[in-house]
Amino acid sequence: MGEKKIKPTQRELAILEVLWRLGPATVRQVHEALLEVQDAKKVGYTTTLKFMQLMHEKGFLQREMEGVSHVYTPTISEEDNMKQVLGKIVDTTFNGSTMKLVMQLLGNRKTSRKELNEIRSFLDDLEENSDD
Amino acid sequence: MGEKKIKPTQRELAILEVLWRLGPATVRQVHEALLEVQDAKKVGYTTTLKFMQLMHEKGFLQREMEGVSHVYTPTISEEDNMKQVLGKIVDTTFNGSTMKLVMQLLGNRKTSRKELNEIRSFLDDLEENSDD
DNA sequence: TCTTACCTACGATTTTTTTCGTAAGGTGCT
DNA sequence: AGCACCTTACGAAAAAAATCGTAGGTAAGA
Repeated sequence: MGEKKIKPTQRELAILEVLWRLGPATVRQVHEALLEVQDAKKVGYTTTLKFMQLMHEKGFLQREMEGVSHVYTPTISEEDNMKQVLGKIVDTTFNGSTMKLVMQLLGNRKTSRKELNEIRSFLDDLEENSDD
Repeated sequence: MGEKKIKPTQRELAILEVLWRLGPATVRQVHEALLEVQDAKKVGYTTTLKFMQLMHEKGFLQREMEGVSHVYTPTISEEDNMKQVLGKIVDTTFNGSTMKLVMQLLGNRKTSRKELNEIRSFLDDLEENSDD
């Protein structure tokens, strides 16, 4: 319910992704992690720093002093973000039907028998809690 | 296979989405459609025009004269785009596991018995063609 | 023909995003 | 103290994205 409408830019999202993956981290740690990322343009340390400061001002990140440096934590949960992104896909390309997206995903790749069975038992679990 | 690496900007994507939905269309049609879109900033006609011209130059759109105006068609398929987007989500937030994403989607909402059954029979179909 | 209403083209500007250089300060080592 | 190395802060600029005004052309109706 209390899902704020937030639209991080490309780079901001990249930083959020690192933090979601690492957990609370310093600018230095985030910056190093970004350098690892394949296919991403490498930027200077102060660029990452500035971004994180900006994101803090915008309220995307929370921070606290730890010794000489700040440790940052996202205020947006990865899950909320994911829901938002998936929701948009479902709406714009699957006409609001989550099922269609699920089927697209399943159909789109070779799925092993083992995986298929996992899903089946998952479905069984769901059924138990289904109320209509 | 021949999936080009393409990164449309936000507005470009919005235009592509309209074209995917409407099929080949004129600037006027796209622009009107854009105005309908909830929650989107309204822009002038020439802005949309300029964008579509730019996208044509970049090779995102193909066009042909039809009477006095151009009719544009995307050169990128909606499906390729979707695969790219979903692929990124799977990689960055589900550690490469499509199944985890599927389960997230299924678990995330009330799914009716009817839908669950649809998926079951879909899984059965898949199983017939499964080769391992 | 004049006017209205379209259309495309395109230069120029505004706004947003991204990048970085430099300053100021702390810590620890020689 | 002097030096190397780290940290944050912040102004400013470069780059990218988005917006728009204006010009020039065509077609239809008064």
